[in-house]
Amino acid sequence: MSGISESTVRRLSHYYRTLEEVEAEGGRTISSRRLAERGGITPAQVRKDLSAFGSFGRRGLGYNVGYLRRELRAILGLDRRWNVAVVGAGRVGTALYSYQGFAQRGFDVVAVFDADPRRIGQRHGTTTIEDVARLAELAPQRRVEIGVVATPPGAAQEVADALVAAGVRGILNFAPRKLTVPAQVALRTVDMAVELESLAFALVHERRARRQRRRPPRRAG
Amino acid sequence: MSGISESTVRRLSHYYRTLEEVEAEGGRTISSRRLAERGGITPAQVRKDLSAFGSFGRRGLGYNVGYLRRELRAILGLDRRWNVAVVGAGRVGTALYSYQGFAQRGFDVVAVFDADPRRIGQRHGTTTIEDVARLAELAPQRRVEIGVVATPPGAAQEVADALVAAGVRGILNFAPRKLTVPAQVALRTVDMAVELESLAFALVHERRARRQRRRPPRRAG
DNA sequence: TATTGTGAAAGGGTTCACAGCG
DNA sequence: CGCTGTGAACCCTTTCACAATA
Repeated sequence: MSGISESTVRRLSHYYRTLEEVEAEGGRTISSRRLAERGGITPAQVRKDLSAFGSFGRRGLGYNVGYLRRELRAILGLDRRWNVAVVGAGRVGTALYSYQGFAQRGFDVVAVFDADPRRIGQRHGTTTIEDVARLAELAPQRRVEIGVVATPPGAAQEVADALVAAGVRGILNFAPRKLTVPAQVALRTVDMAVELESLAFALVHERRARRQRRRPPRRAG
Repeated sequence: MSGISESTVRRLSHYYRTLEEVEAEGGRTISSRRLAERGGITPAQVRKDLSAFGSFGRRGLGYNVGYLRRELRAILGLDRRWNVAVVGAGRVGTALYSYQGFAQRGFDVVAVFDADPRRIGQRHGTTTIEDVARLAELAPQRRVEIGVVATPPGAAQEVADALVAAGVRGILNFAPRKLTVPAQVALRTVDMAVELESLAFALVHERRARRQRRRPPRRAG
């Protein structure tokens, strides 16, 4: 089951969110068209994405909102909880581990590490900042599966290596530096500088800046 | 000049960073191979990306580090400064506008807005948090060209609309919500939930999780 | 000999268009 | 008649492979 592209998965995540909203509003069924509407995607794309995992809809009717949401929840691996360690308790790290949506989505921050002695020992809510030197010991102990790298760029690779050594299977990197990890470790990168620079590029080279927007779905004719 | 793909631009941004590092280390020339090494890209990809903008290298020798860096700097629109407004002075907003790399890269945060009366008027460094109600007035006055949305999801679209109305040409969205903006406004989204969920997906469907890793470049044979 | 620049080939993702079904 | 599921067509991006050149 993994001829699934990165972009398909990201879209699933959006469909999931839309379904949560529609369900909260009391909607019972939804068509691929409506599911596509919010977010500049074509109905065909929605159907293709979903069909990679099964047949969840009913021809002529659309998809049952609650059912599809639960299916996506399972597909995305959100029907369980994940133990997360955040490394780096600077501004980004702090924003991250105090972010409510984290826990809400099933991601529990079970450890926060930093190298700065002034930060080590500080309590923030229920979490105490630990010395990063104890990562190798604490991460396996607390069954950490996902590591978030929120350190300065110079320390990022070293921290990633330590996380991998500690048995972490996925890394979310916020440091502005490309990381190298073994093939079996999943890696996602959020790079502010890249985002900002690609924005600057778009503004400088403005001609038809139609990023992230799509032409409206055309009906067959 | 815009048959340039989003992914090409993001890679340019990485090349630029690599060149900065290599230049700092005193390197004079660099081959597409070395430029590719850091970051799981093929040499051919590097050459194709660059060749979309001109011929910057010398056959047999490679690229002059300083020259190529300056060219990329101009291509990426980093040879000038950009006025940025951050909307939302919560944890994410605060992490953003106090982020040094921002200014270092040519992005000046000239305004920070929030809707919470307890935050309005607070000074953080050189910036005073303004009432978001004054966005329409202050953003054009301060020549804001890029807006950063760091609000709760419920307010994000409304804020984006206000930014667009105030003449902003690019938006960087951190709210977990797809935004709709006119085609001529560039939009980039950083969605933590999507990143985390795509990571969870990868771990659940582990088989061959070779995201962001590339097979090593093979020599012609 | 080393390495770029680039057409051509390959690969992958998106859209089309329609059969199948409610 | 409406809408899904999907093979085929299309299009865009990446990789190959080699002529050009230092």
